[in-house]
Amino acid sequence: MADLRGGDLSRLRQLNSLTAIRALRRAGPLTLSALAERTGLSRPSMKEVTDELMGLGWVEEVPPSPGTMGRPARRYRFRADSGYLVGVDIGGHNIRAALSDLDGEILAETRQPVLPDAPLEERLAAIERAVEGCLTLSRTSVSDLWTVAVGTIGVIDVEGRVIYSAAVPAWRDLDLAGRLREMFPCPVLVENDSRLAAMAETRRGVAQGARDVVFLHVGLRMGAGLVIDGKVHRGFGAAAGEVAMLPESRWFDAPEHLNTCACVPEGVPPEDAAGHTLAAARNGDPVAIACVERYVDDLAVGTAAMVLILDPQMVVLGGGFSRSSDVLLEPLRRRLEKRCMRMPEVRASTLGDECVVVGAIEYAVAHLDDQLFPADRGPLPVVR
Amino acid sequence: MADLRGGDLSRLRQLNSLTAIRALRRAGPLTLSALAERTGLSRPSMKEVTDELMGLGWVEEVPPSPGTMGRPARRYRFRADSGYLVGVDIGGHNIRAALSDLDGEILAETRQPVLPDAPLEERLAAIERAVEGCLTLSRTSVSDLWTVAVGTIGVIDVEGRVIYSAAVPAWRDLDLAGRLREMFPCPVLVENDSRLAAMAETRRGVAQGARDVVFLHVGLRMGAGLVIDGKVHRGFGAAAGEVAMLPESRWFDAPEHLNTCACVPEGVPPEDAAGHTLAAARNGDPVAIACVERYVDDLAVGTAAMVLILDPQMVVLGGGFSRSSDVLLEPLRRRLEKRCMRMPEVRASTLGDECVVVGAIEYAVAHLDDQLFPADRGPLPVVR
DNA sequence: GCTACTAATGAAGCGCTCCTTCGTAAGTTG
DNA sequence: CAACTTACGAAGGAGCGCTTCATTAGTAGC
Repeated sequence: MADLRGGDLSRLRQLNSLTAIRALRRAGPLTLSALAERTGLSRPSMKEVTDELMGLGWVEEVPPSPGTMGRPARRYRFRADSGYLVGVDIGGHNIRAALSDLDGEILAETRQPVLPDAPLEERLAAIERAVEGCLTLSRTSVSDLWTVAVGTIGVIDVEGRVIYSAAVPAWRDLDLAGRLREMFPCPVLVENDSRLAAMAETRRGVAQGARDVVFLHVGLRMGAGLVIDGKVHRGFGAAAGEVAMLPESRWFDAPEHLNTCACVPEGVPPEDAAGHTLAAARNGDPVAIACVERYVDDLAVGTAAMVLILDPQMVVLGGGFSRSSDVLLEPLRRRLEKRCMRMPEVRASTLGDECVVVGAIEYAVAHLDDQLFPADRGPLPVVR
Repeated sequence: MADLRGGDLSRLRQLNSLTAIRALRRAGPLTLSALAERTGLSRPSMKEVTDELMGLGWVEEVPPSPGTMGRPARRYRFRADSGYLVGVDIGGHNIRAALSDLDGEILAETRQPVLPDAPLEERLAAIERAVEGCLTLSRTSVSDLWTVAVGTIGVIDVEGRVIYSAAVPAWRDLDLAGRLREMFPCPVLVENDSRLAAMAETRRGVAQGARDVVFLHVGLRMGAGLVIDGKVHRGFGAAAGEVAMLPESRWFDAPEHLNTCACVPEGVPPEDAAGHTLAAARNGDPVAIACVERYVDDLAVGTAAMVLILDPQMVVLGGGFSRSSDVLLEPLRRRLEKRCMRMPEVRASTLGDECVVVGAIEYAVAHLDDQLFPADRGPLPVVR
């Protein structure tokens, strides 16, 4: 409510600087005239803005594009390489990390296997190894990192503490953000993995442009991430999307139909059983198909609840099982059509296993944007 | 995404004008110095802004407040009476209307009883009578209306057409907004009544300041209105909050427990039966109490679904039955505590029967604000 | 290799908006 | 009626964006 501040001339310049940065980030290198046209400013004013931004280190000149009529125009680009962002996916069996520039362009990726019941310190060490792998691959150092964003299973509170995590026992009651902040000399963001995956799909995946999206994170554990009005919805206590806690949603035990299917041969490790059932269903095994149908029966109840409550534009099926979306998508659609008032689009994730890491990167980018763009006050800082 | 427009000096003035209007609307008559202090502008600049706003008719001078030290300062106020807003609640048995000034200050209210199965034209005529009553009471004319906002049961699409309405048969497939636009020479907004009630409670009622709120509209029909991140959530097809459509939510038939309770004497009209049961429960009738318990059992399921999905700060119990919140609130809390991950505040509506009308007025005010404040371009129009 | 054409550059001058400063005006207090 | 307090109004200055125009650095055609 303190948006009662009037503006100064310098505020105007600030706004225009940010608009210029935004235009450059969106459209790559641009000439002064192109920038001026896009922003609606005059060329001379635009020049002053870019000069200032160059001085601050946000923008740099690139060689003019040859072969044009007339005098070649100077071109400017946003210096996406003034800093780097890291996204981490802390899963049960794997820790993935990715390093990107300030535009979210991914430059390096690594993966570290880890046992689900590994003790806390080992897990944290694996995170550090994964990130260091990215730094080495992209020949950067930890001091170049602007933000580290982390996604993990479980309920994370606003301060980045783990409130609840059924899957990873060592995680419980951990001040994850605090531990990671000791590890990295930059802001650390911690968020629920389903929410990050939802973000990834709306920014880079199948749900681009949609403002209201329900993301189903289906795998050995069930989760949901909500995008409402273009923003990831956390809820007041950062516990939004915990549909599985409601018995009537039938989500909690839904994966059991796939895990305990009679079609799974003995000796298959429990974490691979569901994959087996889904594969068998794809090949036409009637026993497996029946199990999948029962699974989707359950999945559809909780999903229908979210659709009826939120009326999203799209439902995205993601997570480990989404590799089998060919088997799951149609049955899910059929059930939702019966239950929902207005049928949303139902689509499979296009990002697959990467979705949480990509979402973490996008989360870091969004965090950067938030810092830059509403920029309620304060001039742009100098970079380097 | 067209927020790439840079700003001119005139844009700055525009912003400052809007800031001044906003400050005046929020804090009533202010002197130049007070305005300048609030907005952070200098006094001379503020003077120019107010002069301009007075010229346009948005602001007027009021007599200085006497008895102060020094030279008395001029005072200015927002001319909330340059136009009027009307809110209408089209219920099954009653049509309520209220007229307010541009600040949402209610100046007149009327009520028109109407039969639930009244034909369409009769209903529309009752709406017109209700609004005309307000105009007469406040001695204004229909040409002074800036906006008419209407709340009604049923699913309303984005264009103001009624998609579905179980309670009012005549309503079905009606282009309600279109019919009302023929009636009033100003913008007409149509919205679902539960959503308007939710808006009323977050702006003027018990949920003031909360950003994520679930409003339960409990009465002969069940409905829900969601406020997410401070804004009313409509959903992609304007069908958000239709929890009752999900059988597992147990909402659809929930009121039957109250309607068919054995404690209701014969001869009571069906629409009063539930009120009877609630009253009997308050007086300790064990049969009635058992019925209420069963009712709340059902109510809690759908409510828990919304709480687990959205993790709101507060759940507000409103609608017809909220008069009996003393009987309903504690049982509801007990059940939610068992089911929810993080328990939200659970409170009773403070606006009662007025909530939809007040919400409609607030909706019209918000619409006005939207037109004024983001004001992406275009100067302020002249008023009168 | 020269001329014509094209499009960007850079400098100059203007107008608007906000700022600070100061003398003046209009009340209250004793 | 004088002293005090507070607001008013005018003047001068700085910052920002705009338009205009001569200049510059390329390509295209002969």
